[in-house]
Amino acid sequence: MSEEKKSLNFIEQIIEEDLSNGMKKENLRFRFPPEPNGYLHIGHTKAIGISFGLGEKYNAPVNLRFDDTNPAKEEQEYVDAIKKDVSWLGYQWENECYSSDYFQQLYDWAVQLIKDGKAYVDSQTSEEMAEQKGTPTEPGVASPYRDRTVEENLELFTKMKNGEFEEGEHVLRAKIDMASPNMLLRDPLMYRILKKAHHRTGNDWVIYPMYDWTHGESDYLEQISHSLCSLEFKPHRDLYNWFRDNVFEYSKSAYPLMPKQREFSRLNLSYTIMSKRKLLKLVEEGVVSGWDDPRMPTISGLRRRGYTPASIRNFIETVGVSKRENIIDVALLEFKIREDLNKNANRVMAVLNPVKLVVTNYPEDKEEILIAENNPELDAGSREVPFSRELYIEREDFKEEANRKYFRLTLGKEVRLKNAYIIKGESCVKDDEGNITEIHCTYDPLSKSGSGTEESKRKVKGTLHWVSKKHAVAAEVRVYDRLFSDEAPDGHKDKDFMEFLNPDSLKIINAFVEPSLVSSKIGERFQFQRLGYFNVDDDSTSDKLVFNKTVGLRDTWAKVNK
RNA sequence: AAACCUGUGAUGUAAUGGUUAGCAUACAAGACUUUGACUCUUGUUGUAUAGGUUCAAAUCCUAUCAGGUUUACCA
Repeated sequence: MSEEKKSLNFIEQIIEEDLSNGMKKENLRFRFPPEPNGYLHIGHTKAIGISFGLGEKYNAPVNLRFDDTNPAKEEQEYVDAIKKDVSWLGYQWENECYSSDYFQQLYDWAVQLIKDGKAYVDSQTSEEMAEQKGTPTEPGVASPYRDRTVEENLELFTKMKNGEFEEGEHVLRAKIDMASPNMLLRDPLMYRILKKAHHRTGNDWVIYPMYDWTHGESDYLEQISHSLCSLEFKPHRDLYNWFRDNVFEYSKSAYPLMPKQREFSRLNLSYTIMSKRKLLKLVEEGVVSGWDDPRMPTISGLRRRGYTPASIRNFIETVGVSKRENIIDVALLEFKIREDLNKNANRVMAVLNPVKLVVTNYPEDKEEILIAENNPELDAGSREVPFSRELYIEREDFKEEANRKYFRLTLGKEVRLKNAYIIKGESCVKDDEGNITEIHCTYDPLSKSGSGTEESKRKVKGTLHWVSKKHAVAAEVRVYDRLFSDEAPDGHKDKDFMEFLNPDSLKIINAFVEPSLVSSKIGERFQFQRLGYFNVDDDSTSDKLVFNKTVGLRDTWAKVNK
């Protein structure tokens, strides 16, 4: 075994350092903490890949924790979808946790903080508090309620909990430092009153803990060793530590380990958006058919589009982890799915833009069964494909005449029909408007694929895919293009991302596919030879096949042609 | 403006003071080909800038410049 020294990313380096400084390997524990307020997208797979990847690397447990502290936005539907997506990616969590499971413990600790003079009830409006907050360059000023007595605070907080106040009347604040250069330390809110039913705790609570108070303490309760999140939480780290250090004093015997937060840069993908709020807008305004629309950058959208878990995981691994802002080219994602499908998808023939081809010297009634290899990359066997006198080929594969660069069918030139015969263009039939309605050709009976004859070994420059007209199966093919025409749709200050929507992001095509596909099942993936990779959509039925175009093949001819 | 973070080809990432700055994608040329795919070969562009420390700097120091984050009863 070549012990190639694998370079570590900065998070792995931190862990290695902690380990060499005495942290026990069995104390390593990670978590992925989504808020159930939307569907997971490709950006989340980075966070998932980092924490679950570390779990796999160090054989450490990883919790799936739902950060459900805002009942106004969260729903069970999202919890279910998130679980499905993480599982689909192939990760297994140790425990399914909910921040809401810790509401009582959080409350008890908050009471202790009040008793220690480290938290107080503020009774101002949010506007008043915002005014007192100061700015990055000027310190804030203390709330008039900052020095309430412990007894008063305790009484007020209890009443808040008991529902004796309305939303907005009071909040609980941590008493830290109104002059801190870190705005988050200027007496941050710990609790607010929210009279909304929670998807798990129902109406048990009318006060809900804020993110900063909840998140770190949830990490602490679960004894997470490394709490990994994206860069925008960097300023929260001081607060994370403040809460953690205080609570640790109350509970160190029960919970002896202190987690630490570290931050990495989030993933951005060109030609798409990653904000849950904006994705929700696309769904709500009907721009897409739902969270799982194949054009969406959601995991469910990619799944429906035909992406494999392996391709997404490879993508994340290749992207790496760092602390700098980045925009990753979608071409890399597309490369990863092609790489996977090239190896694993069976090849079939389908014609998306059909024109009739008549083999004039082929007997009218004759039908032949030809053998086609399923996947040259794999030992995947072969299948039978019917051939007859009348076929469909792609309209783009014929020109009456063309230059030497054009390898396809022209009048007087030979090409091979994949898995079948070599044919020669003879003539074509046009309608009144000059559109080609039928192409006539002749075939060389001795040139049959795999027959071993001299004629069959003849080199011809072009090979076309085709389907037999009589045996062809009609199918709907949904061809997708990028949802946005701009590389960074939400990166413009003066323009809304909706302005960059690509009007041609979905084309519905009535195509003909080879008969072997009638038995294909939802989710199955194929390479339509010379076209791209396609999968069977959820909408597909035995009466009406529906395919999604996952991604096209690399097409150097299209580039030359431009 | 303040504090904090970040600057390596077109994109992403590696090199942890010690070879001609590596890998992947992208792009280009060629070979192969019953997929203009795949595969293979070759090539293209890079350490933000200016100083300094050192025998030696992408790496350490200083300044400058550029970008990002923070001023929610969201997470």
